[in-house]
Amino acid sequence: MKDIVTKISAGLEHAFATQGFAQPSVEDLRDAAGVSLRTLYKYTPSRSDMVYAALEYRHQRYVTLICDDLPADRQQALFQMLDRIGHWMADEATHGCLFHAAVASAPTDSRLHELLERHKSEVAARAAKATQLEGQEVSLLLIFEGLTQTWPLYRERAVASAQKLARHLLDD
Amino acid sequence: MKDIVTKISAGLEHAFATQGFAQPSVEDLRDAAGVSLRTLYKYTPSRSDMVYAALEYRHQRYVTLICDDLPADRQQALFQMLDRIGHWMADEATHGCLFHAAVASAPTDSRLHELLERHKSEVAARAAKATQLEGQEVSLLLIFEGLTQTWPLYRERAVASAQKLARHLLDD
DNA sequence: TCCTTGGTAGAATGTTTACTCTACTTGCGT
DNA sequence: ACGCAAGTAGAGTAAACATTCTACCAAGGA
Repeated sequence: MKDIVTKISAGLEHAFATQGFAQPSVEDLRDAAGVSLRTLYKYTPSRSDMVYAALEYRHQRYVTLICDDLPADRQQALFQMLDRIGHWMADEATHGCLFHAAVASAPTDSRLHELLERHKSEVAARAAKATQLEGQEVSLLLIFEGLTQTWPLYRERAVASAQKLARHLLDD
Repeated sequence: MKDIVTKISAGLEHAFATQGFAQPSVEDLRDAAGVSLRTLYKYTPSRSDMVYAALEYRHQRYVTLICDDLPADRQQALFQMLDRIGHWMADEATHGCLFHAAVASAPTDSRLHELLERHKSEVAARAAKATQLEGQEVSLLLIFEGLTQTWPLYRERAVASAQKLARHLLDD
């Protein structure tokens, strides 16, 4: 069986992704994690720690799913990242970016802000490297974020728009 | 003095914008609205209604502030909208889009989803009209959303990136 | 065999908080 | 002057919920 802390993190991630951060009670989170309340509190001693654990786990999963094993060709890499983001949204993030949701639900928590910043920066950095667009991190992230936010409204059309816009970055 | 319902809505908007949707208790909201608890509940009979009132009010304010009195020239209109969004973020939305924050804090509330959708659609439609880019609503919104989401991280650089990307839309 | 480690189940506690209720005030039309 | 419409102040209530505590179980090493 999986490492118990992994099992907990995965369960928490799933619970927060489907129910948001405000709704689920710690008892709901216990059910999602599949352990007892005592064990849950042993590894994540407060509800906020449960949030952190879920986000750490999601960060790993997101980065590998979006940025690993990309084609060598710049344009193909770029387009594939955007495609993958579309699929990620469809499969796992119908309610939008989990990091932004977490920050929105606790705007005074500075540790959450750091987590968000680390997450976005790493995605931007890896995307820039994969497309040889070092120095264009801001534009890349802007397109990623725009796609993530508009996807719930426009679905595939959002992916297509993102790709069309991203195309121009390669020409500079 | 202002209409009392306007005064309440404005106070609520300010409270939610600065403290988020989870944190402020109804007593905090009462203080922000500047009325008694009884009056507050008279006009907004539940906490969710307070959220709706705040968002309705913000929608009006946002749309007029971003989309009214734009220059006739397409490019100037486009650039100015993005500039205005930058200022809006700096002045009023340091924590990101209030509509997304509201939905994130209550992902099961369908009325909130409708509100979000109406808000974004209207912004997109008015932006398309002002820039004579009818048919490109998706791309426009994608850039707006990207800017809104990346602004907290990159400030002015996000505005510049958005303008550079938006520039390409005018050439098609 | 026994004890330690690490787990389960779920009751108890204490705080927070949305919402209601009571009692009081003030301006205004007649 | 009077009464009513619409407000304030703030105490009270009942539920929700994060966190802790008690009691129990199972496997493995000395």
